[in-house]
Amino acid sequence: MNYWLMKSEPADCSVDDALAAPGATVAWVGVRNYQARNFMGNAMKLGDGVLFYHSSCAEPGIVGLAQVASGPYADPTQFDPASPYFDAKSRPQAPRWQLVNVQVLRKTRHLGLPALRAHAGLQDLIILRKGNRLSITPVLAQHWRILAGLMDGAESAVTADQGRTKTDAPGANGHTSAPS
DNA sequence: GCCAACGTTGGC
DNA sequence: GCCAACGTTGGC
Repeated sequence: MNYWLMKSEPADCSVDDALAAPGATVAWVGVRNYQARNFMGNAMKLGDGVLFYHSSCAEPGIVGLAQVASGPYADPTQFDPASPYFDAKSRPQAPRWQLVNVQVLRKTRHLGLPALRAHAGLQDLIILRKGNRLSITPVLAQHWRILAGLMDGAESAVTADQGRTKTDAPGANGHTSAPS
């Protein structure tokens, strides 16, 4: 069993959006980086642990606990000319981009970058490295253990309450939570 | 909006 | 296969 951190822009797909999806499961569309693709296509296994991370927003950080919920398959958006992720050079016979489904298990206490940096045991977390841009990164078991402990901090109840007031209508789709 | 860091492209 | 130019990411 391996562990991963997966970035999503909340304006695009927030953890609440994912929770509102059927089975709390979303296809991780739009990855157009070969290293990240290879993680999904080769390394991920069903049931692997995933940290759901909000990026490019006011408060970047880990916001949820998730898991890999499918094997790899072709990202359908690469063949859709209307999609921002369309790739004209990809052929259906030889898809260039693969993805997996990700199922959110629960929201967690928000773990922002300052909180993560403050923990000595997390110094080598890839996401904390300067200039890191990779949207999917492996997480060491030792880091996962620390993070799991932090997630269950005293503020988790507060986070859960916020989630409840905010997301009440399942299937309510177009609610874009204030983009940055 | 700035800027550092990194990936990709394309000329040679 | 090198490398400069360019584009993108993403925190601040």
